[in-house]
Amino acid sequence: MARLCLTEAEKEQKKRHIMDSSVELMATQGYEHTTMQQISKKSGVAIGTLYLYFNNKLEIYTALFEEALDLLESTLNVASSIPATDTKARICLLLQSYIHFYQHHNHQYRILFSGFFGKNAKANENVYLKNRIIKILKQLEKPIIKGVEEGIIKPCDTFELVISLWAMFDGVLMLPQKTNITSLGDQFQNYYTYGIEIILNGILIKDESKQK
Amino acid sequence: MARLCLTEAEKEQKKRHIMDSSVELMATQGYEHTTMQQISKKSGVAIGTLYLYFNNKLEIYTALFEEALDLLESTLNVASSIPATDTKARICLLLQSYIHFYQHHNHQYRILFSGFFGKNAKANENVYLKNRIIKILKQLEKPIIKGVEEGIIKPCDTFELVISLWAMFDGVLMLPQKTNITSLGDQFQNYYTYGIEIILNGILIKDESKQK
Amino acid sequence: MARLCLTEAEKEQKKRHIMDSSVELMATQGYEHTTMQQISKKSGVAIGTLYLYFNNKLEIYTALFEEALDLLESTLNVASSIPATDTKARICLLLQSYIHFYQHHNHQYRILFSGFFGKNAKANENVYLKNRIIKILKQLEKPIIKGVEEGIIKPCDTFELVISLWAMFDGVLMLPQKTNITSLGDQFQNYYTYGIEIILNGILIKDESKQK
Amino acid sequence: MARLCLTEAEKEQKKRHIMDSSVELMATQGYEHTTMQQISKKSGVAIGTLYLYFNNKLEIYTALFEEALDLLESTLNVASSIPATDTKARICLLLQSYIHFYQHHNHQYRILFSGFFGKNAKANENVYLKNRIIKILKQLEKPIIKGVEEGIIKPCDTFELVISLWAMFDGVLMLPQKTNITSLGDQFQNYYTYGIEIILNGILIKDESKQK
DNA sequence: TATGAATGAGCATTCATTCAT
DNA sequence: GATGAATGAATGCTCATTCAT
Repeated sequence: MARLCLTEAEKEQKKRHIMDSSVELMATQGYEHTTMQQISKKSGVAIGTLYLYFNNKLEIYTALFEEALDLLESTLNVASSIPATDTKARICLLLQSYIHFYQHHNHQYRILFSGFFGKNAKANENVYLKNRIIKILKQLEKPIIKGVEEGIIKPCDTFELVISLWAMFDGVLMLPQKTNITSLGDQFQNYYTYGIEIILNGILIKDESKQK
Repeated sequence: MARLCLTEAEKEQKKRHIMDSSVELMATQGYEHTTMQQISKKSGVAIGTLYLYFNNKLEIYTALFEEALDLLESTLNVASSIPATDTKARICLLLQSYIHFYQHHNHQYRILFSGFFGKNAKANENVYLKNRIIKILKQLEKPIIKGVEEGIIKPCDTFELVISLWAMFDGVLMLPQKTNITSLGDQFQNYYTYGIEIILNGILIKDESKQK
Repeated sequence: MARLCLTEAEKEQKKRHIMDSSVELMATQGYEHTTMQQISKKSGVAIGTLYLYFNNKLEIYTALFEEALDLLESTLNVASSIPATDTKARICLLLQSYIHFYQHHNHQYRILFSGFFGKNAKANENVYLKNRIIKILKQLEKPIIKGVEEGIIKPCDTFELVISLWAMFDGVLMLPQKTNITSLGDQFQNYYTYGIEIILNGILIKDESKQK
Repeated sequence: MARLCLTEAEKEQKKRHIMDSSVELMATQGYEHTTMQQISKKSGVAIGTLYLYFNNKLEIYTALFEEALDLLESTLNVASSIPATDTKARICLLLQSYIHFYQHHNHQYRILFSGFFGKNAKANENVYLKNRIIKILKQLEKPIIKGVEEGIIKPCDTFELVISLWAMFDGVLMLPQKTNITSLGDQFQNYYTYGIEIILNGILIKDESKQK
């Protein structure tokens, strides 16, 4: 199967193949419970070969984390570029695109989420990743700032507010993992809806006479 | 030192001792990274003896989870028994008592939270635990129902709402674990405050003229 | 096979058992080529158990090295305590006792020797071991110093001389390892004899008229 | 870049290139700790190509050993061809040329030395190499034989004597590897000097009246 | 009952060698 | 001839669990 010389593109493709095989394992089982054996078996790539493309297990995870970050960023960028009538709609759009990311790239979402916890979470120590996350949060902050300026959001530390909102939303999105416990069925859609509604309701000033 | 037969009370006392030694380890290091050797060392109880009181490592965790649930339940019960002037104050009280539980029994809080995720989370499969959680959620639901009746909360599936609120709040409370990442300092108090405010704001109908 | 509680003596005995099983493997195959599997198999002790008595493979080797050092030291001490008529006889006695150590504790000799070379040779970084070796060399230096005082050995830096002699002797003693290569039979005795003779001859001033 | 057929000379040149790249790695890190990857990287020759010129890792080492042997041989030959006034000077010259080899071809010296020990030491099983070493030793034996005939060296088995001398000298020369342990500085020159002196002193009959 | 020594399957990682191109 | 990607057996080490005392 060995080729004379792999181009950068082929190399990237192979890396992606390994990552594609790993993402589900890592997302569903977690970093700790995913073994190199499993990745080898699932990808059909020998263990030794895995180490040709990644220096160690953590590096696979980190690559997965970064890729997930890429995906999230571009998803939010798309949402940002959509013309929206007003600030409220803009915020709503961003929340919905976060849900979209969660729904259509659930493995990536869980990789990101799990990257914040646990001992494996090198994300915590990686300045580059940290800055990228902050950059994303800063982007989410923009419509909030605008909302404050427009007087539809109560003045506050907008960055802290964004972090709170992000945290609250993640809390809702992780409900399915949390709630085999509850008697919830599969209609999680309801919960996201509540989430959006409560958050919008919670941050927007309702007395419209006070608005400009 | 071995007694031929321990009374039920003595047995329970020993179990509790083991649990007291385990809770910090499990809460801070996580289930996976806590070893039976560590528990043995910290508790001063021989490894073999641990297996006399718990069939395996997971059972220690489960017991910890249950104990944490007890504590949470009684904390919320205390909050429920306090006389409150109105429904809003009642809800506020409950949220604050959840924060109190988080702050004063942080190990137990983290045990509960981590119990929902990962492979260790047998909580997910344990019907008894499931029912207890539902029971707690049902208790939290009461003031919400009352709020809907009083017209200060928009009509909705109140149980689903409670779950959403619970999820959002946990999201905020787990921020310190999440956010070496962010540039947050230690003033997490701010975030809880945001949480309470947004949630209350988000679920309560604000236009008071519409209320009865 | 597990005992209620192992006394310090039993523990030491077990350690010794593991070491006894390891010494031949390490002495003949070298540190690198001796595997924990082999030690486990030869000693009849499970791999996990090995790690109960030694933190890692290197620690087994270090213990072996130290034990060999003990043995060498006591061997030389015995030689030192034997009454000898004169300095020449004293030096001769020490050389012979070194040969005795080599012959009757060959594994230990080779452990010591190999400890000076290779990457494994933590001996090089261990100050304690370093000092013990220097102590031994200092003891060997004494009769040399006396010989210089008596005028039968040419004045020189006696410590440097001792090191040279030690090095030369080791060179001869390692001949059997070196010389499958040569057509030597098993009569290495000859070589030691040459060694002693050349060294004594080489350091002693022969013209007896020059002596006092 | 691939040619259909390389001349023998080109082949030899490539082999030499690989060997030149390997010698430092093997001499300083040892056979075991030198990897084919390292050799490939240092030489700029692909791993697969290495196996075109050498059947396996050991064969590279063996070639290095042989080359070192060539070098030693020619070094000693040069020394032998220098006109010397007497036998003592001749022996002295040979010892000094061995030191010269050690100093100016230290990698090769260490390759030779290490070839006698460890599992890598196929030198031990290779009859051809064995015979070459014996040939070198026989050459060194000549002045010794002459010395015996002249009565300046005590009659003995001269070949055994040569082996002993060789062993003793190697012992001294390997001191730098041995002696981070001792408090030696960098003045190893001293030790070689001791070595030559002791050996010459040790084998030569000093009472000149007995000589003719 | 209580102990803790013993176990060994399982893990991440390395590296000499092969072989399709 | 030349390449270097692919391989997988082997390594040192961990840790939940068992069991003789």
